[in-house]
Amino acid sequence: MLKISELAAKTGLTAHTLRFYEKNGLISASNRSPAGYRYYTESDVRRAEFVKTARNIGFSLDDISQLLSIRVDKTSHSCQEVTDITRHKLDEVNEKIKELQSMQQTLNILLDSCCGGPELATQCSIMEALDEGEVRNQRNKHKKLEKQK
Amino acid sequence: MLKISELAAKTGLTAHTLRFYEKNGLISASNRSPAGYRYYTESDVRRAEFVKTARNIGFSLDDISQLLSIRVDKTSHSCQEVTDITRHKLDEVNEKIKELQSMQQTLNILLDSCCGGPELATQCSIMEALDEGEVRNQRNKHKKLEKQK
DNA sequence: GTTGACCTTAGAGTAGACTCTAAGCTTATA
DNA sequence: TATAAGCTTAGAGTCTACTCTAAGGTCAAC
Repeated sequence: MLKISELAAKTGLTAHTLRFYEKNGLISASNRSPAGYRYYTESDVRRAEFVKTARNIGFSLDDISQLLSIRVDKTSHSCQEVTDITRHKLDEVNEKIKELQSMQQTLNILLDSCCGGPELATQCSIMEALDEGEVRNQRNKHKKLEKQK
Repeated sequence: MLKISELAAKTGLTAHTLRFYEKNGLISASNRSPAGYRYYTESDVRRAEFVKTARNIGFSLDDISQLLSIRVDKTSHSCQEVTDITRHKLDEVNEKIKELQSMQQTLNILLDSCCGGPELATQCSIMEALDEGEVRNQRNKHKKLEKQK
C-alpha cells in the first residue's frame, strides 16, 4: 500500500493533483490509516495509471470519468460506447486543428508580407492588413461549429 | 458618434465585450454624454475594428494590447517589433498543432484497433491500451516545451 | 407622465485543470 | 522529547476571455 506521495512519485502526478482527482471522483484510496492518511492498493495504482494515460492522450477529466465507469464494469458496456467517446474526442481535436491551421496560414501570409526589419512601423504591411480588416479568417466559423455541438 | 450598442452592431462585438475591453485598456470611448453614456468617434470605430480583426486571427488580448501601442505611435516602433509578436504567435500555434496532431494520431490508432460494435467492453482494445499505458504520447514533451518559453 | 428600450457601475459567475495556502495532526528518527 | 518531513482539510487563487446580474439612471415616444 502506498502513501499519497509514493503514488505521486510512481505516476508522475502530484499529491495535490491526486487529491483533486479524488474530489472529482476519478481516483480514491481504498484504505485510510486510523489518522486518515490515504493508502493506495495495487488496484488503485492501476486506476491512477489509467487516468494518467488517458489524460496524456488528451481526454478531458469528464471523458475520463466516463471511461472509468466503463472500466469498472466492462460487462455492462459495449465497444461502441468506448469508440463513441474516442470518436467524439477525435472530432474535437480535428476541429481545433482546422482552426489553428487557419490561424497558421494567416500568420504566415502576414509574416511574408512584412520586411521585419528596423524600418518604422508607419508602413508596416501587417499593421495595414490589421487596420483594413483584410485578413481572411475562419475563427468565427469555427466558433459557430463548436456551438452547434 | 456612436452609442455602445451601435458600435456593437457595427463590429459584431457585444456591448458587454466592449466594456470589458475598455476595462482592459483595449478600446475606450473618446467622449461621454453628460449622463455618462459612451460616445465613440470614427477613430474609436477603427480601433475597435482593428481589435476585432486581430482577435479573429487568434491574437490574445495581451498581444493585441502590444499591437495597439505600436499602432498609436508607429514612428516609435519598427516592423521587427510587429513581426516578433506575429512570429511568437505563430510559434505558439505551431506548437499546439503538433500537440493536437499527436493526439489525433493516437486517437486514430485507438479507433482502428477497436471493432466499435455492440460487443462487450471486456476485451475492448481501447480499454486494454489505456490500461497498459501503451499509448505513445507526446503531451508531456509539449508541456515541457511550453514551459521553456 | 409613463412605458420601454437603452445606458451606467461594481462585482460575481463560467469553463477546465489544476495549484497553492493555512492551520493543524502524525510519524519517523536522533 | 524534540524536530522535521509528511499528511489532513476546506477553501481560495490562477489563467483567459468573456458573460451575466443587480440596482439604478436616461431618453424618446405616445
